Amino acid sequence: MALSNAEIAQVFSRIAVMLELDGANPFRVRAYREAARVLEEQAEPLAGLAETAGALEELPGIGKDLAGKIRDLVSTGTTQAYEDLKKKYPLELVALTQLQGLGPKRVRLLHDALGIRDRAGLEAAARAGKLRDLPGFGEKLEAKVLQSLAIAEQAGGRMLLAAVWPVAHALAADLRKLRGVTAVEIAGSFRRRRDTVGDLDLLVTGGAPDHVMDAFTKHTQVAEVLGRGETKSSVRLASGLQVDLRLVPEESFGAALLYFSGSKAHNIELRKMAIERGWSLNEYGLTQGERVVAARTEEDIYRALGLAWIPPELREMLGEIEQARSGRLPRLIEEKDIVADLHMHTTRTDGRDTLEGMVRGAKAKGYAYCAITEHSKVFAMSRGFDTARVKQSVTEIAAVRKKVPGIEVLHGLEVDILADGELDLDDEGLAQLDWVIVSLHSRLDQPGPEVTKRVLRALEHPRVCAMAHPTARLIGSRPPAALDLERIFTRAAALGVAMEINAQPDRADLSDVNARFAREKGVRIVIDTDAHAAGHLDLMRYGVFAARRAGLEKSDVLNTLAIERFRAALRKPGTAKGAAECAAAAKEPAPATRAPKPARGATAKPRAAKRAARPRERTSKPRKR
DNA sequence: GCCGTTTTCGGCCCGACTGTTTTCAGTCG
Repeated sequence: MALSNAEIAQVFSRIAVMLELDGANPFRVRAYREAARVLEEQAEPLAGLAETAGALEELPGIGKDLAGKIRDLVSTGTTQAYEDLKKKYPLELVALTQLQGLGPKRVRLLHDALGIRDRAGLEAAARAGKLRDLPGFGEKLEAKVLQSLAIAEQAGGRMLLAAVWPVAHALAADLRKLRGVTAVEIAGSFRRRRDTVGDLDLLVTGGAPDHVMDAFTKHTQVAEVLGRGETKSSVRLASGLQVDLRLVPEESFGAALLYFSGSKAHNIELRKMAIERGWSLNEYGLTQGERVVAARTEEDIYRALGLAWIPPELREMLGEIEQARSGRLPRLIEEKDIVADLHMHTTRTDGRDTLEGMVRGAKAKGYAYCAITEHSKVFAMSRGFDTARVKQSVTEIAAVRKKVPGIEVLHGLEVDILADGELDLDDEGLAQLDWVIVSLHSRLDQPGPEVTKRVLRALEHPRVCAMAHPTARLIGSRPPAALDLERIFTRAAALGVAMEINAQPDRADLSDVNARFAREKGVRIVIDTDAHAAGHLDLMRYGVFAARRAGLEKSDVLNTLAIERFRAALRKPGTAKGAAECAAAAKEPAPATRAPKPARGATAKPRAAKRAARPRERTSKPRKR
C-alpha cells in the first residue's frame, strides 16, 4: 500500500533524528528535517509526483538523493538508508529525543553507557539513580527525565488550539493589567492559528522584570515553574500546557513578535533576505552593524525588506513571501464575513438544543440564514431521518420560520454516503430539501480507490450541494480516509459541489493544506460548525482560521454570500444550469481598492513553490569569505 | 543533503537558559 505524504514525511523526520544520534553533519540533518516539512505541506500525492520525471526534484529542499529516497518509499514502503539506521537506532530510542531535557547527544550517551533502548529502560535507570553519574547529567536532570516521562505518558504531545484558547487569553489579560506593561501578545503557532499548539509563547513589554516574572510564575493557573530568568521564564499549567514568557524591550517588540510567531521556515527566509541586503535579523531587530534598520513593529521590518505585512496564518513558506513582494497577498476571509451556518443538528436527532433553540442561536450570531441538517436514517441510534421523517420535517421547519422571523431557515439534511456510494435517502426524500450535504461516517478504512469511487458516486447525485468534513479525520485519534482528493476536488469543481471546512476543533476538515488544494482546483468552500448545541455555533472561528491558513478570501466561501446570491450559486437539479454559471453567480463584484487576486494556484502550486522559495536577488556580497 | 548571477565547493540562522561545570555543552525554540 502506498505511503501517504505524512508517512513519508515522518520517515524523513526520523532519519533526521537518527543521523543526529549518529553525530552526522548538522546541515545534512537539517536537509532531512526541511524535506519532511516540505513533504508534509504537500497536498498533491507524492506517489503521483514520483511518476513524473523531475517533478520531485522541483520541490524546494528536494534534490536528487532525497527524490530517490521518496521514490523508494513510494514503491517499496521503505528505503535502504532508513532500514540501516533503524538497526542501529531503534524507533523506541529515537522517540526518547522527544522528552524534555533529552536531545540526541544525551540519548546517545544513555544508549552507549547504560544500554538504554526505550522508555521503560530509561525509567528503570532513572529510578535506580544511574543517570546522575553520567557526564553532563546530575540529580536535577535525572528528576527532570522522570517527570518528562510522566508527562509524555499522560499528555501525548500537542493540544487543540480550541482547548488552549480560553486560558491563553485569560493569562494575557491578567498580564496586561500589570503596572507598566504596555503590550502582551501570544505568539508562536497559536498566533498562526494552527489546529494544535505544543506550547504558548507570551511576549510582554513594559513593566519591571521582577514584577512581571513574579506575577507570571505565581499565577493561579501555574502548576510548576520550569525556569525563571530576567527576560525569560517558563511554567507548566495544571492542564500540562507549557507557557514561555519573554520580556522584551518596546523598541524591539516587533522583531520579537515576528521571531517568536514563526514559522521557523518563514523566519529563515526573512533572515536570508536581510543577509542579502547586508543586514542581520534576529529577535532584537533588523540591523546593519550597530545601526537599527527596523525593530519596533512587524510592519516596519517587512517594509524594510520590501514586503507587505504578512498575516501570521500565512507565514508557512507556501508562497507568501513572493505574494508580499508583489502586492498579491490574499485579503483573508474574516469571521465577520460569515453570514450563515449551514451544518447544524437539533434534539430531533443527536443535537442537545431544540430546532427553535438552534435557529435562535444562529440568529443571535447575526446570521442572515442557516441550514438545519439532521442525520439520515443509518444513524438509527439518534433517530436519523428517513423519507417519511423528512416530509414531517417540512412542516416543522415551516413552523420555526414563522416563530423566529428575521433569519432564513433552509431545510437541509446531512445524508450519509453508504459503503457503495449510494445515498442514505431516496430521491423522494431528497426532493423535499433545500440543502443536501453528504458525508462519510462509516467504513472509513476502505482502501483508497474504493472510498474514492464511493464518494465520487455520491457527488454525482444532482441533489447534492456540499460534502461535510470530507476526510472524516479526527485530530489525535482517527486518520483521514484514504481519499484521492485531487480526483474528488476536480469532480466537485466541475459539478458545483462545495467542500466543507468543518469547524469542530478536533475535525478541522478540510485541513488548511487540503482547503488550499481544493481552492486551487476551483472548488467552492463552505465553513460550518456542525453544531450539536447552540453554544457550538461559536466554534466558527476555528473554521475561519483553517480557511485563513489556506489563503482563502471572502469570495472563495459560499456562506459569505447574501441569501439570493447563495441560492443562485447552488446547483440546480433538473435545469440546464451548469457549474460554471453557478460559479459566476457566486462571484461578488470586486471593490475598486482591492488588490488583484493571484491567479489560481500560481503562487501556492507545489512546483511553483520552489521558485518562490528562492531568493530572487542578491544585493550584497557574502559576509565572509 | 541542498543549492548556485558564488555553479561542483563551501556555505547553510542563532541567542537564552539550564545544569553541569570551573568555562561550557546540550537543549530548546
